[in-house]
Amino acid sequence: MSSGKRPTIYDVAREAGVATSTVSRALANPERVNTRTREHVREVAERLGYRTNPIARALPSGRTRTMALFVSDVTNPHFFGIIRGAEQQTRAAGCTLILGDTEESGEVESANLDRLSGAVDGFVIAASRMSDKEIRELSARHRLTLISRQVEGVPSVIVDHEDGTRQIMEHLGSLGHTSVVYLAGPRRSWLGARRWQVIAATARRLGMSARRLGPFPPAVRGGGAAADAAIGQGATAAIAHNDLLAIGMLRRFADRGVRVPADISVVGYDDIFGADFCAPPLTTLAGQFDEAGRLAVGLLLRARDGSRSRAADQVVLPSHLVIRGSTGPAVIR
Amino acid sequence: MSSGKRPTIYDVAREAGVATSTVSRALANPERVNTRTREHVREVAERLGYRTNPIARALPSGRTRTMALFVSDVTNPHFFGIIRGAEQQTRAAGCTLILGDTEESGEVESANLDRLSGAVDGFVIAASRMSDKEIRELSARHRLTLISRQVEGVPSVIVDHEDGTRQIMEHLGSLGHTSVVYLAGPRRSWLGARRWQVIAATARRLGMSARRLGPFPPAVRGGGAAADAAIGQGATAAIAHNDLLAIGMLRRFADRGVRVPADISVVGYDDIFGADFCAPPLTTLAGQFDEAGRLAVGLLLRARDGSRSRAADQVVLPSHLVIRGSTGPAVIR
DNA sequence: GAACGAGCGGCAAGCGGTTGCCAAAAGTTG
DNA sequence: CAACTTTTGGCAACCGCTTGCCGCTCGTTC
Repeated sequence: MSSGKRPTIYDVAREAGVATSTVSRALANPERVNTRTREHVREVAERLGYRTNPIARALPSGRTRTMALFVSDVTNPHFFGIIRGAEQQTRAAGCTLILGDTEESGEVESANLDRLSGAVDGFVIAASRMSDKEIRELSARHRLTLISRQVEGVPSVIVDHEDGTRQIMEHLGSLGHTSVVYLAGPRRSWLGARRWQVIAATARRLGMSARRLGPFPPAVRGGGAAADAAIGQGATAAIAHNDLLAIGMLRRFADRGVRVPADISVVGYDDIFGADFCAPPLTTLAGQFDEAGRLAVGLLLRARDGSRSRAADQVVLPSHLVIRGSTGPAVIR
Repeated sequence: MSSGKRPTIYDVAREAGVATSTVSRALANPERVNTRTREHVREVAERLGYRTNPIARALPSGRTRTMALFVSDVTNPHFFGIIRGAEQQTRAAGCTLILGDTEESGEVESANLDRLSGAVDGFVIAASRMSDKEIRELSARHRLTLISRQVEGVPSVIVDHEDGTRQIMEHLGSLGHTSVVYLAGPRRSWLGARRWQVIAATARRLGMSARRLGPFPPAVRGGGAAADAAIGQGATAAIAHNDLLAIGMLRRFADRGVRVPADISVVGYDDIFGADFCAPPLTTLAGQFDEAGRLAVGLLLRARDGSRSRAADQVVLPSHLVIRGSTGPAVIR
């Protein structure tokens, strides 16, 4: 009979004395079949240890009940929240999450997309490194939502970094800082570009000087060079592209005997794991990234289930500045 | 023609004037078809923007080119290395990784396994919370490898925590500690049980006293209670189930004015992100977890490609103690 | 009791590939 | 040039499940 193979719908049908269509319906479409038959079929299926084959199910419908999430670096704690949120929401919808690491590269992103297209019901791309044009094109062909990136006509969820960056600048301003540097991350970072605009504009408004340095790798190891560059500029405050970079800088400052915040203040972005217990604890811009992950998947599910109200789906989550020990009054020179 | 739908092998065949089988072979089985035909088919496929549908391809073969990795908590940095390693190895084999969070629960593990069975070619379970019996049963039915867990007859990769735990104990012993506590993690943790055995045995050998406390949630938030319990025991050294718990303890100690390591030494496991920059930096047992992830997937791939040399596949990776500021000479009372 | 309609189950055609088998074509050999 | 071998491409049968459509059964209604 079963001969070691896993039982199929045919086995169940034969055993239960009904047609395969009835089995299929009894399992997936309960109201379409008489209660008695349904229970009988289910009982037989149970007894045989039948599991519906997701692949076979997906073929006719084209729906795999699977979502893909691409992050630029799985080991960056910033993405933990996003990953966890996306995973939760996906699971809540009875679907499965596929995770992909795109290694900070737009090419890898689109290659992955290509490879998985057809195998998943939708894509969430966090911190995409692709150009607006590429994204728009892909969005026309695939179900796609973005995190930490906005492109017209493509659904997205971002944390309000513009307002947040303003908060950072005002915080620094109120501490008497007049000269800040921004330690930039990857050149293709959309967020980075937007932030710098806000920093520059706010600096002008507050009568501060602002310079951008970099790019630096958005990782702890990038912090050494970033710290040295910041000191070289004689800045009294440094805003790092993300917390990893900021933490790397803190270390370098410690090694060089530069005191934080007495000699220089440091601010990061993301409020990652560790930002609260590094030395000194890091002032950083926090956002609910798990919520972002959840919402992004939510948008995807909504899009999947018919309503294609694309354009409207540009969610902006609030951000807030968490002030810790790495920022303090400006040095008097 | 294409009418908006994505082109299938039939479209390509018609356009190229050959049979679908030829298209299939030209694309997947190059040596089976004449160079001229092959190039022609490929050119047409390219022009039409044809992508082979992974679902359809998987149906007859039963191979999805997909691996699943289950971790007990995606937000635990300990798993980053594992995730990254598994992702790399999977990708290197031209496959895709599916990530699942099992929330520290054996039931969720087997539920996920059930749901994904048939949709993936194999499973890697990190830090499984299932019983040996369950694992063995599942391993009979699915292709399965374990990380940080050994079960007879099931392929696995672990980091040598026994030797590592001995290193920890000897380190503490040489610092003059005579009374250590072990702050345990989840009750179902296999690693935890093994470690405690080694701690108890080594303590006996070295003439130290050892007590186990807990269980505590293996997260930073578990550290408060763990720290208080450790102090309540009057221990001079504390070994925490993992670095998260240890970091949580460090915080609590700081809040209570307990000096580390002057008043108490603290050791963790895993050497996670953050262990080197918390205050004080954490002494911890490090292992190459990315390598573990890579190897685990490697075993799976090998098993998939025929050779079912199961029993032999019990890999043990070396571990080493990273000594930092959280351990020091024992207090003289 | 005939006419009608709702409910239920079965038939069979896909979904988009892969692959064993076979025959035609091309190449080789004496 | 015939006989034989090797390539090469096509046919068609799956893989396991879903679903539109059809018809049978049975309960209702007049």
